[in-house]
Amino acid sequence: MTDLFMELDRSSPVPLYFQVSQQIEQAISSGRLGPGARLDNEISLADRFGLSRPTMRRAIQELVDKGLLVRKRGVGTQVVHGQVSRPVELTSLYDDLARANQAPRTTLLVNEIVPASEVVADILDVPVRSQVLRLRRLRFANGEPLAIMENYLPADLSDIGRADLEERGLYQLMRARGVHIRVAKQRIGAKAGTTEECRLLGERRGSPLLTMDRATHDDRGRPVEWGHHAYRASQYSFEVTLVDH
Amino acid sequence: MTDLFMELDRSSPVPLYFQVSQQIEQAISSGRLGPGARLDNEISLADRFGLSRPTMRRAIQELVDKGLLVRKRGVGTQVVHGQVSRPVELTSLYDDLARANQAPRTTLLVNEIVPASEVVADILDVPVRSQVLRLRRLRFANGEPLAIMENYLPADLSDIGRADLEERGLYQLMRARGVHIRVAKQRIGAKAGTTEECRLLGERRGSPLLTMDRATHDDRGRPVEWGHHAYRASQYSFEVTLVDH
DNA sequence: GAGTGGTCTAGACCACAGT
DNA sequence: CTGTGGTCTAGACCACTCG
Repeated sequence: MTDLFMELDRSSPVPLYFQVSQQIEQAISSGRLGPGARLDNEISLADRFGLSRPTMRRAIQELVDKGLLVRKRGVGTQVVHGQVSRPVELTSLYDDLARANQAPRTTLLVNEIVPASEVVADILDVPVRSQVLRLRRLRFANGEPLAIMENYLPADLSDIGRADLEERGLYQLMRARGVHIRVAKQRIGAKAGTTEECRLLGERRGSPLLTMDRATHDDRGRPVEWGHHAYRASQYSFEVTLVDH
Repeated sequence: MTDLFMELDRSSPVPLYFQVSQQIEQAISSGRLGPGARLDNEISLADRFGLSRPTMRRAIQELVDKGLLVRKRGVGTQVVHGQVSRPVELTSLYDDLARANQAPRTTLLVNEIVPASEVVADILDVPVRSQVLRLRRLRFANGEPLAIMENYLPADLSDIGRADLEERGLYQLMRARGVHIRVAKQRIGAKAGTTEECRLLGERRGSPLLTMDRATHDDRGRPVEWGHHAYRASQYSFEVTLVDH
């Protein structure tokens, strides 16, 4: 363990534990802390950063939850072997693509107010047959079709239907309307594409599609979106990191 | 908020924060705390349980990470709307099926020591062409074929090949050999099944399969398993809950 | 026995939401 | 303004691993 610590900015609004975890993460991805490398114990690390032990612990725990570090009582904290994997976060497909310079583009197929079916009403926690916004979009990346996305939103967010849905992601537009997205529950599966789906996606009839059903909730626990997405299996997959606590 | 608290067992080895989080989770799944219900603030909850605030916070945080609760500064803690979803944990398919009384059964297709290919050697962090254990199994649930599972294990775990792989899950056998599984990095996708895969799974040729590639690490950060699984899309899907921190 | 992480306490100050 | 969660401190004791 050489000095992997820079100064902390105690006047910054960024929490100290986050500043520390970012510095350690940087040390890992840059190779200064290679696979299997052992970190010093919490006490001495806390001393070196000038922090209390709980704060140092939280910084380390952030990286354990990300799957970058592994800890064992009586042994210590080590960097996990294997390639660094991209973090799994609550981001939108649009933002992911934009960040990866994949030139996302969207075609709006359907944009209408419909009465809620029983299924949609149940998930969005609104009365059956009350009005909800239905969207159906075709998402491109690098000019190639990537996914068909069907979404339902409660009535008070239906003005999103008048926004520039072809130029921005759904999450981004919701955030701009003061919706603070907190929890997304997803079910990932697969199916054979229908004739229409495959036509839209430029796949052969019956090609396998990766599907994702998602219910999204805001910081009040209120359902704010339900979606059914179908991705070209040849172009897309999901990454998930699981940690045993 | 009525009294949803029972006594805590301070002599138990079960951590207090876990006892509390389980009681709250029970109150939610039983309906005593319905969707949208507000919890008392941390201080009074801590008082009622006779705990310090950090311990109470940790109990609540457990459920926030599970997607059951939602918190907002200046507002409070509320139960998320929507149906209670099964927790996503680092468990094996075999254990999941057994717990759901799905009568898991396994047929061993391949059980051999092979030289590691470059890909396998890289993931398992062993020399290329060194010996690794290769397994290929067909997993049934309720008598129906469910998944084809191909796995590679480093040489020092190759005695698992002599274990009762048809009667127990791989994770269970690894644990029995003192392997403490900690981190699993998965990539979930879809593909059309090959002729052989579909034959084994009892699907029509070219049926869509849900695929999962997984690298597993133990509590020292060492790679202990790499697997490529293919599930019948008509029978299986993954659940994932994402939380914005 | 020495060293590690896991748990827990009793305070403190702050940022933000809603009135 | 009041109430909430978010952060941070400086200790303490325990359980576990390993030599």
